[in-house]
Amino acid sequence: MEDYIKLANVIFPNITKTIDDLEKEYPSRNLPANAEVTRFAPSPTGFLHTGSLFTVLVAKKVADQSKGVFYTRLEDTDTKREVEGSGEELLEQLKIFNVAPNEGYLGNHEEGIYGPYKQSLRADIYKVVIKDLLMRGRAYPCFCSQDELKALREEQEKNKVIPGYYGKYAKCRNLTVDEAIKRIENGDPYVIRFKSLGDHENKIEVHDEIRGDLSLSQNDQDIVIYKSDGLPTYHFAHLVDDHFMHTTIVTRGEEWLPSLPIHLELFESMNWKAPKYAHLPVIMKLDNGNKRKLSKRKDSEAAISYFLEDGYPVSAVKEYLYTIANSNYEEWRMEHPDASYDEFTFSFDKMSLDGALFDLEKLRNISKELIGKYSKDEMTEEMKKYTKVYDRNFYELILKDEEYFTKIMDIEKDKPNPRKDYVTYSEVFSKIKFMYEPYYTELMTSSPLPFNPNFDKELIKKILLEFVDTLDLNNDEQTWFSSLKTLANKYGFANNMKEFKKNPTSYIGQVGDVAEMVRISLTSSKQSPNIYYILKILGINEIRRRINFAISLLN
RNA sequence: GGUCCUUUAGUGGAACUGGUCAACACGUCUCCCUCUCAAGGAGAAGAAUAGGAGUUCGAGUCUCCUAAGGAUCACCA
Repeated sequence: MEDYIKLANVIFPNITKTIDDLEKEYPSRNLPANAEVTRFAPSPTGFLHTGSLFTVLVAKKVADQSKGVFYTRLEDTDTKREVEGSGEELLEQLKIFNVAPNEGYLGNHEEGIYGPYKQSLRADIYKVVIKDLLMRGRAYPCFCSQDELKALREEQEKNKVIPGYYGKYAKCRNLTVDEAIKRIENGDPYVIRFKSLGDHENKIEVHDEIRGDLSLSQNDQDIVIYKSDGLPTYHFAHLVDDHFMHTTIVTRGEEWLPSLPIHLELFESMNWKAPKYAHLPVIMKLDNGNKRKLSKRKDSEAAISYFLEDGYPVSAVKEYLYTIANSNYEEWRMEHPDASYDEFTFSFDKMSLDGALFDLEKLRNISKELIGKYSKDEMTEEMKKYTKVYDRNFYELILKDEEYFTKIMDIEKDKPNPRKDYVTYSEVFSKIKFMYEPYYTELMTSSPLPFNPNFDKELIKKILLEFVDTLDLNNDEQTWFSSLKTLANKYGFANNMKEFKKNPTSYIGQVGDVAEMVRISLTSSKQSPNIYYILKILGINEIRRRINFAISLLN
């Protein structure tokens, strides 16, 4: 016992604080009885992953609905993989999704009394705990080199025993304190390992909030808790941080499930109460018929920024993620079409255990519905926000005449079944650019106009001219359309498709054919929103100009 | 390879503590509406609940075996 203390003092001579001091420094949170404390603990190694946003949504929801706390902590202990500035970016994106916490690491500053919330700044706290472990003989320095460990692993694999640093393979575990001190004083590099008391043969019963009761093997690995760079490993940081920050539920990806026994033993060794755990299913993707984890490298949709760039509304992405988080969410949404997600009650047992495939079609559907619901003014605002960042040309175009743009967005909005034309903001421009110059001219001239070849060019010209001459924009839609029918009739077209089909020989076509001529002249395409509204927005002068232009192209 | 997790139509998934034709949503297809498209309306197809055995009057639901998919086995998180 004396010896362990001696060793601890050799390793951490300057650490004088005790566990008790820390407990006083980070007292229990003053929260209602059932309040849950959750957290998001990303490492600054890149952009916000779609799967991460998923866990954030869940963690925040659980905290909010229990009137608890949701905070962020930056896990920047892997200095090698750290990407400059990505911590700030991560928080920026949380803000965009409106799920930024009010405690913890917030990018450019931090908030809260349980900090620091950046692990690299917590080195001394970890050392206090390690020193305590050291003094009780539950941790020890290990001088094995990477090469030695590699050799050990190969040996174990060859002999078909469980690989790792444990039991009789844990060489440095049996080093005497004097030997260890001698090597440290000699300047030999070392790490500190946890001394496990577990036995792989023993099973432990654990509870997961999502998966229920599980039977796992006890940990027997002497894992590294303190790296040679002076920073803790994930496992150890998890123990210390989630204890002193008083996390009540750890929400993390299911890839952590296998290391749960390690964490449980760690908590036990400190005689601390372990938090509850919820291991979330991972979002998958179908690749050549095989399911696999959404990968940062291969899948553009793994980065949440992809959806932002493509112009999916933030709430559509959240809505979709909630749909896969809780199976009853969609049902709830149908019953409460206008409610905020805050009113939905999330529960872990409504969560699927299997990793959901990312279903872009479903997202597109949700997005289309959502965009369809926006009013014309909301739509203009959203489009300004989007194009400002992702499509400057279009942004300028909108700003030039906002009223004009809003009118375009308003087409058939007030009808019983409003148009649902747009899935993403990014496709708006390509669908309406015919309303703008120079795009109109470009569209009209870049490829042959799709006029129906069954009709004589001269006939088309004549009809178009008469169409402009007789056009009265003051008419309502009904009247306007009847006059189009009158015009069509005059040139031998049927009033509608039914009539035409009944007597195909008595007509040369039907009113739709005439409408098509007008549509192509005004938009260059056979498909567009309701012509009546386009006419109203363009105004008589522009209509005349376009019709004449189309006629000139017919020669 | 060891360990653990998972497995219901193309996709997401419902089915409470075993009990009528295995919901619903997206997607697909057909028809209707309609000046085109989008939307909307009506309908259809699509699953012997991974396979097998067992328990039971009765199993997607309980038990066992097999298979497949996934995760994990670092001084990375």
